[in-house]
Amino acid sequence: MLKLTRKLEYSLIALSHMQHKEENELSTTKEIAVKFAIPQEILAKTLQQLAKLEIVHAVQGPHGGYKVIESLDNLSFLDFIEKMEGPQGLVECTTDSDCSLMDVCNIRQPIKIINKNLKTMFSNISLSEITQ
Amino acid sequence: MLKLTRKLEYSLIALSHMQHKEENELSTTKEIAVKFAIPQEILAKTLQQLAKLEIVHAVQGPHGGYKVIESLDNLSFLDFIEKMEGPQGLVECTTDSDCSLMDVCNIRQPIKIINKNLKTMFSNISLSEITQ
DNA sequence: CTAAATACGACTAAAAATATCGGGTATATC
DNA sequence: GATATACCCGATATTTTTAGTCGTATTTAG
Repeated sequence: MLKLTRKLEYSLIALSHMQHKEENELSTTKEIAVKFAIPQEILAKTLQQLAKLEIVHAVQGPHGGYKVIESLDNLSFLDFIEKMEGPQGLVECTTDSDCSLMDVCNIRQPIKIINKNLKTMFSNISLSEITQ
Repeated sequence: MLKLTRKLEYSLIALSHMQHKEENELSTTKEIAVKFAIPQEILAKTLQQLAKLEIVHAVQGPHGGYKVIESLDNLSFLDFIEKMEGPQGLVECTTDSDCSLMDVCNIRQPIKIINKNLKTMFSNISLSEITQ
């Protein structure tokens, strides 16, 4: 119910790895996949997504690879998760707002509050706190 | 990544419904299923599990049904979730503690802390806050 | 005895997450 | 400019989890 997806896990591991390198030093997919025993193809896709989201910068060609593009201080864990996986919420109606039970549902308000607190908590964590 | 399962959703809806009845008044599976448009068979199973966990009391036979067994003030949302769905954690190693990456993983500590805060938050919510 | 209700295990279906495949594009180096 | 390395990306396959169904048994009021 509250487990990180592999994609998020792999992303965080990769980001942490890159964060610990010298400025401008690149990391390849293979290098990271081997070091952390992650299926290479999946990690490749994950890194491509991170590149598309401009969280990492990609350099193509031989001696290419990835590096973190910006300080991760300014990206919250919540934003990161939602960029990677789309809008998050404890229940359908917190993201979609179209549920047939809308008018008869008896737990909507309390769940909404918990959901808000949860998101607040995640938005107060910076990615760099995790990848540092 | 942090969505409630249907089972939890149905449970909360049912508990809330029962909580609003007179002391000792029973609710049947059918009654609740119809009112909230929940598949009856599934709700039945869910209520049976709640009965087994002694969160509700079941009365068999005609005019039977369920009622909340104890004050839900003393049951935390975390305990409720873990009773229903087993141990929860953001990552494998928070519940299982056997991950092959154990010694090479670079995000274990920070994730562990977030996990702890999350669980603390959920343990500070009483079920009755949701079902009231 | 019958009907209404819970109890429960086995099975199926649907959805989501995870992983794989096959072909593309950019570029450093020889 | 040929080649090898590394990123790019859509489609598909596999696995796991979640959701839902079915059939049968048990309890008990009337």
